[in-house]
Order: sequence, then structure tokens, then C-alpha cells
Amino acid sequence: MADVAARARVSVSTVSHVINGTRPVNAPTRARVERAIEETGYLPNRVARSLATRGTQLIGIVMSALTNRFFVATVAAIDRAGRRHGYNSVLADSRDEVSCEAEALHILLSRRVDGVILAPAAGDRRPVLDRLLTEGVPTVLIDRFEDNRFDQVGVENVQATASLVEHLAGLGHSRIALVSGLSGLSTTQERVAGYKLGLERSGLVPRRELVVSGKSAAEPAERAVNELLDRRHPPTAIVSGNNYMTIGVLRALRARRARVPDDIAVAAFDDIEFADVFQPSLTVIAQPIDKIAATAVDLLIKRMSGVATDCGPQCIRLPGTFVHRESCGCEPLQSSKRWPVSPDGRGSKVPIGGPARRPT
Amino acid sequence: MADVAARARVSVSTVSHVINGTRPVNAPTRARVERAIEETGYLPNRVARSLATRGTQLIGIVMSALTNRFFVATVAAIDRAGRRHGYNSVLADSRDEVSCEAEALHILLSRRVDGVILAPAAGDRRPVLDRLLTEGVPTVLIDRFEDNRFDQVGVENVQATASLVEHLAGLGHSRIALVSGLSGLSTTQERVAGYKLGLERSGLVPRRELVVSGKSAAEPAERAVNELLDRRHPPTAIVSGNNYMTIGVLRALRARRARVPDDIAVAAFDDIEFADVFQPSLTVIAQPIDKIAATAVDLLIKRMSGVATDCGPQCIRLPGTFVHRESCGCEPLQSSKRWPVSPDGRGSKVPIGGPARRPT
DNA sequence: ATGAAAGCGCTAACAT
DNA sequence: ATGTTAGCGCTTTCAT
Repeated sequence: MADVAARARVSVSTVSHVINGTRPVNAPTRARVERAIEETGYLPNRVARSLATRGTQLIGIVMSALTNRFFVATVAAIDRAGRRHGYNSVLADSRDEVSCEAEALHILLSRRVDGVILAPAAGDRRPVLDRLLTEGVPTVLIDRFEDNRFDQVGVENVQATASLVEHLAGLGHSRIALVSGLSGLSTTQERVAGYKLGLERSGLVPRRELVVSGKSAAEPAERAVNELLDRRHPPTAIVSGNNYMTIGVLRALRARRARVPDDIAVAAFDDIEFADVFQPSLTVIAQPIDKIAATAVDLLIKRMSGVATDCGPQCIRLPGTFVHRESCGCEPLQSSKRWPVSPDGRGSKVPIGGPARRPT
Repeated sequence: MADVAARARVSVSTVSHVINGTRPVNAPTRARVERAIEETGYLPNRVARSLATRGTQLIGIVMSALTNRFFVATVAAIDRAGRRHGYNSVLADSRDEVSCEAEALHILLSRRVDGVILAPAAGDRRPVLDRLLTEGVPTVLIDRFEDNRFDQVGVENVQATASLVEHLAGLGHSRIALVSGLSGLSTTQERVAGYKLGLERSGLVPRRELVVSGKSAAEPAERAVNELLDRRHPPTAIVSGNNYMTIGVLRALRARRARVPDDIAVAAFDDIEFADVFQPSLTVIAQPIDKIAATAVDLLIKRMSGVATDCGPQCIRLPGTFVHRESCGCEPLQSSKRWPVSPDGRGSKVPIGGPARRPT
């Protein structure tokens, strides 16, 4: 930088100002500086800049890379959204373990990230969250909520799950089971609530034995389904609480040679990549991943820039999308239909074209 | 830090040295410092550290997040491997566009990353690669190769693809088609070569018309398969060149109600998440993603630390894994079998238990 | 409109 | 074994 300044016969402060546009500089002077930058191939050192300004323009993302279902999409979307505002992302995999998460956060904080987007790991997240609070770093929680001291953004779970149930009930099913997730998670609670709501709206009575835990993972879900199918009166339809559990459900069904949807209908929370080529294709609620990420980043940037510092923590729920395919047992479709599930539950009840009735 | 020093009644340099362990410090002194750190909740500022040491301990990852098949796994694996050595990852999505890639690289360089792991975008990567070279940043290329001035690590393509073909030929197929990728990519060339090699080894003659381009993406692959099936003598088996094209292949087959593997057998490069629940499950070559990432990071760290600075660019090919499932048309299996495909082609020919012969 | 100089928080050579 | 101090490359206040 001194090099550039010498070459342009100006002071370093002028160089700084033409680079950042932080104060008016005479056209000819600026031209000289710009030429000098060209000639020297000068590349501003953002580390030094960060030290001087006490801001890194870095967003720390801490997430359970392997376990969390939309790691890919979310991280990619956060990165994209952040970059539009001049931010970069530094990653930290929490492996879905709180201890690892705490360490990850520690590293990010020592790197002085301007803000954090966190998909909390399963387990006791208090220590991590408390730390975040005392450290005073702007933070937005994603996916799993738990703590109303933080901004949070995620999919609307209740109405979305209810719409799945109502759809199945509308096809004549009355014994609809739910494979639910880990009991500690807010998503699990909300989806269970949605399941019950859907049943009630359909005039069905929730039965405790039809809710089994798949512990948010494939293997437990597979076991749970096996247990379900061993009963005297097995369900005629299954709702799965997340993508991993859906895989478990399908494995169990497949191992028993149960045909979907003829023997048993399936509808699931979370879309799965390539779910359209599954045999049959899967009827699901898709999360608005890009929207969630973009919203989280927007919110975070607002907090970081000091705007909206007064209003309390926000909790934003974005509507999922009902993706209507074949596993629910409607007549075979030409292609999948999608429509949003609004937070008030409307718009979710009438599939385009209307589902075929198929009493069981 | 000055705070800590005052509290412990030592100088800042002593504090620095107990933190970094860079020089012996008397036990009682160290204890005082450590206590002071505890009490003040002092968190070292890595930005300042980076400025002083001219090292960020940051690995820049530039990758086509949405397009590239193993974005998730690779980034996660890089992050994990890097963290074991005290490195963090900063991300930059290139969207598989060279202009975006150049910008991404620019940003990472201005952030003074210690090294770069790059999955080159499709297109003319010369400018970016040249920049990397002139800037002198240690770099390891992943997945797509093209330039022998760089260290590179990826899957071994030729033998792996050959093993797929040989397996199908061993089942009696003689008209085996290949849906190949974008012609500009090294991976495409190598997999085409592997396809031919496999045919030759099986005593079959490669026929040009049986190689169609799926352009590395689902839709073109779907079109290509449709074209293939419209012929007077359609192939009896299809080898797909990557995961996205496999999806296209399956869509085409499905739309035509062609049964796999009865009407047509399928084997593919790249494993797909949950490929085991596909109907039928997919016989594929799985890439050793974790190994690739770990190897790339190891190599990068060697370069960054100045070790092995003399030996020329390395090109490391890691063997893929043959995952034997159902779409190839062997007898239904209990579960999937896996075995490595060694770079010399051995170990790939005899599936465990031996494939059932099924002449066409 | 431009420049001089004091930091930002740390490391590391040099001194004691 | 510990302390002093000169940077690292930039921003920004205060002068001019």
C-alpha cells in the first residue's frame, strides 16, 4: 500500500480513501492512484483492514454438517445471500455434538466473526447459547428453536404437518401413524402438534399408539415402522417426521415387500433430493431452504449493522410447500404439483385437480 | 491482552508465550497468567494474530455449490480434516461459472487464506489457475483436473468405469450404452476411456453410436436416453457417467415404463444418497469422498508448511468402490456389497458371491 | 483536497 | 525466565 502511495505520489491515507470511497478525492489524483494499483497488482489486505475497523465481514456458520438435513442447501444459500452484501462465510462443523459445537463457536469468536448463524445441535444448548449472549455476537438460529432470546427462522411446522395428515385422511385413511423425531427438539413437538391438528380437522381421534419415535434418524425409524407393522391393526398410512426417517420408513416397507401406496400410503416432512424418481415418488412438505437462508442472513445483517437493534428477538416461520406426488396414493400424476402451505392452514387442503378418494 | 498482563503482573509478551507455548514460562507465572485469562474471559484475537504472523490458518474452498455433486460431503470433509490441524474453512461458491469463480478467488486472496482447495468450474479455467500461480498461493485441485502445474486429487476413473462395464458384460449384455458427461471435462474423457477399456476386456467392440452425451446433467441425459431407446436396436444396459445423469436416466426409463433391470440394466458412476432405497437399488461406483478431502488437505498443509516444496505437482488418484446392488440385474441381494476398485483394475472383476449370468 | 500519525491487538526479535 | 518494543497493513482523527 505504501508502494502504491509512493508510486502515485500521494499519502497512504489517500490511497485508502480511493479504495474505500470514504472521502472525496480529486479526479486526477484518483486516476493516478488507480493506475498505481493496477501497475503494482496491489491486493488490499482484509486482515489488516479487519483489525483496524474491528469488523471482519465474516459470518460464522455453525452446523451439523453430516447429520443436518439441509446442510448443503442452507450453507450454500447463506453464502450466496451473504456475499450479495459483501460478507463471506466461515464454516464450523458441530457434528451435532454440543461439545464440538461449543468448540466451533469458540473458534469462530476468536476469529471475530461479525455474526453467527447457528443450527443448534441436539442436546443441551444452553451453554452455547449463553455464551453467544454474553459475548454479544449477533446471532440467528436456524431450523431448531428453543430459546426465545434469539432471532430464529425456520419452516412453519404445524400447519404443514397437518396438511399432510388431512390429505391422507381425505383419501379415506383413518389409521394414520406418525414417525416422530427426537423428543427434545422443537421441530418434533411442532410436527406432532400438527399431526394431531390434522387428525382433528379431519374428524379423527389422535391415538397415542399411532405415534412412534424414529428419533430423527433412519435406523430407529426403520425399527419403529417394523414395530408398527407387527401389530394386529397396522396403520394404513404413515407420516414421516423428517427426511432421514423417511428413508428408514422406506427401508422397512421395502424389506417387508409392502407396496406403497397400495398396501400403505406414505407422506413425509422434508423433500428429498431426487424424490421424484423414487418408486413411487414421494409426497412431501418441502422446506423453503433458500428463503430461510436469505431471511436469516437479512435479519443477521440488520442486527450487525445496528439497525433494528431495539425490537426484541424475532421468530420467523416460513411456509413450506406441499409437493404432491404418488406415495400418498392419489391417482398417478403426470408430474408433481406444488403449492404453499400458508401459516394459517389455508391453501393446503385442496390439491390441484383434487385427490382421488380411495377408501381403505 | 494488556488487561490480562496487568492482572498477572507480567508483560504482554509473556502472556503471548503462555498462550502459544512458544517459549518456556515458569510454572507459577504461567499459573498466574492462566488465572488472569480465566478471570477476564479473555479471548485471543486471531485477526491481530494473523496480521502479526502473516498467516491466517484459513483454507479457502471454492466450489460450485449447487452443481457439483459432492459439495456437501467434500466441504464437510475438508473442514473436518483441516480442523484437526488447526485450520478453518472459508467458503466461496463459484456457481460453476468462471467469472464468479474468479471473483470468489479474489475475495479469498484478499482475505489472505493460507491455501486454496478448488473444484474448478466448467469453462476456461486458465485465468483463475494462472492467477493462483502468480499469486503463489498453495493450491490443490479437486475432482476435475486439467492442469499439471497443480496438485490434484480425485477418484480413479478409468478402471472404475471399466469395472462397471465388465460387470454388465459378464451378465451377458453386449449392447452396453454410455451416457457420458460434458466433453470438456477430464472426468468425462477418463470415464469414456474406461468404458472402452471395459468393453475391450470383455471381448466387445466399442460402437460410437452407443456413447451419447448427457452433458453432465439430468435433463440432457434424459433426452439422450430417450433417443437411445427410440432406436431399432436399443441397448440392453446403460452406464451413466455421473449422479445427475443417472437421475435423468431413471426419469427417462420411468416415463417409458421400462423396468430396471428386467428390460434394461443400469450401472452408474457416483453413488447417490439413499441409492439403496431406489427401486431397484442402484449398482454404482462410489467415490471415496472423505479420503479425497483428507488427502487434499494433507497435501495442502504440506505445501503450506513449506515441506515438500521441491517435488513437482502431484496427481493423486484414489480408487473408487464398486457398490453392488440390484440395478445391474444380478440376483436380488440381501444387502449391498462393496469392494474397492484398485487402480490397476484388479479386484474389480469378481463380485463377492459372483454375479448371476443372465443372457439377453 | 490531502497528509501525518496514532492506533487496532498481537508476535517476535532483541535486551536484560 | 521475563520485559521492551518495533512492526504487521490498514483506517481514521486531526491538521493543514
